[in-house]
Amino acid sequence: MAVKKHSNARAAQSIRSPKDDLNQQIIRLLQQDGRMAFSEIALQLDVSEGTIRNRVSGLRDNNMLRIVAMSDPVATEYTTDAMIGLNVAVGVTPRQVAERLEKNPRVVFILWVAGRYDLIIELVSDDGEALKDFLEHEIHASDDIANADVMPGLKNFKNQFLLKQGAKE
Amino acid sequence: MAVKKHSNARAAQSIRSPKDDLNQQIIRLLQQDGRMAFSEIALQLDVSEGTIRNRVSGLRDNNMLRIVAMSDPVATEYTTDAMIGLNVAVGVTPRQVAERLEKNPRVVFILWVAGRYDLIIELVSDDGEALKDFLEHEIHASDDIANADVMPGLKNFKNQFLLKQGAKE
DNA sequence: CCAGATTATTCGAAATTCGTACCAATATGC
DNA sequence: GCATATTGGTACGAATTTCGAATAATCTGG
Repeated sequence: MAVKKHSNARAAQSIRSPKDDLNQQIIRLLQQDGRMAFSEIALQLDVSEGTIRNRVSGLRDNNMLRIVAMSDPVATEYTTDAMIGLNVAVGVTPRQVAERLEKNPRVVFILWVAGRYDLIIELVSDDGEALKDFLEHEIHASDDIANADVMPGLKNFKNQFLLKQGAKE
Repeated sequence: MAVKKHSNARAAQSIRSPKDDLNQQIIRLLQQDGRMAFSEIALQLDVSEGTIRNRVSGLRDNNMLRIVAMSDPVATEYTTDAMIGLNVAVGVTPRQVAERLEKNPRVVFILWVAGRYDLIIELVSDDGEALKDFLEHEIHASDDIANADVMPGLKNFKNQFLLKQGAKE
């Protein structure tokens, strides 16, 4: 049998770093493609498939790694979205407002900025009611926001995902 | 052969909504577990495995769906970026400007809006030079933009299109 | 009603994952 | 020091899943 054994590879690797590095390398690959086959990862990192499987399931069980799908809601589910520029009230930090709005599932983007606004958020909604409700309950009902410039989206030309390093294509 | 056919189930589903709902259901499951087997999804949604495969690969090819791993330290550590509110020059349509900026890989988001601005774009930059270069070459060098409010990002609180809260088991 | 195009399904083959046993290296106890 | 748990890695057959490609069903204009 001409099956390649991994003994030499493992030795060469264990010299460099104990073992944590392997987890990082696995994660790095899964960040690019969360569905990459364990055998493919094993091939690239020169360890056995079982090891990858053990590591990944271990990481997932300990909530150190999550493999999830991210979708563009505007493209798939929701029809409209709006950008809202917010100025927080005096004595309130943008962080406080952000942490409050963060909980709302319709808010898909919150960025603390310098300039005209304090916070820029993106709101997705399936109809006009959702926007109205959001403004009513999250904006006007709270005293931590001094001003809100609502800019309803008319057309989305580009909406990429960005997550750490640049995407593949 | 005692294989169950899908005809009845599909009929029951197609009554409600044409087909978009299926994509949404697939995404919902993959948001809980990005590695869920297609056959498992097919079982739960009562369609064939091939359909799930076609839909998922289609969504991924169109950048409407991305399946990634997130390790918790990384999850909150997005690259900060800048939002820019643009007003186009007289005689120029937002569409024209959008189609020009669309080509720039650093621009990851372009939305035509109503309100204070005509276009809101999101710019990712790995360093300060990138922002300067963008302003120099894409904004000031062109005569189709009347005004640009640059709002550098200070901290990103949320930048996910995660609809459901984090799944755990 | 029919051709063309698009999408869904089916099915066998290839690939992957899973369960489990085994082995090596490191801890642990006496 | 030595035997022995314990942890983590590998190997391998079986079960499952994915893939490729052909077929069937559905949708769309004409």
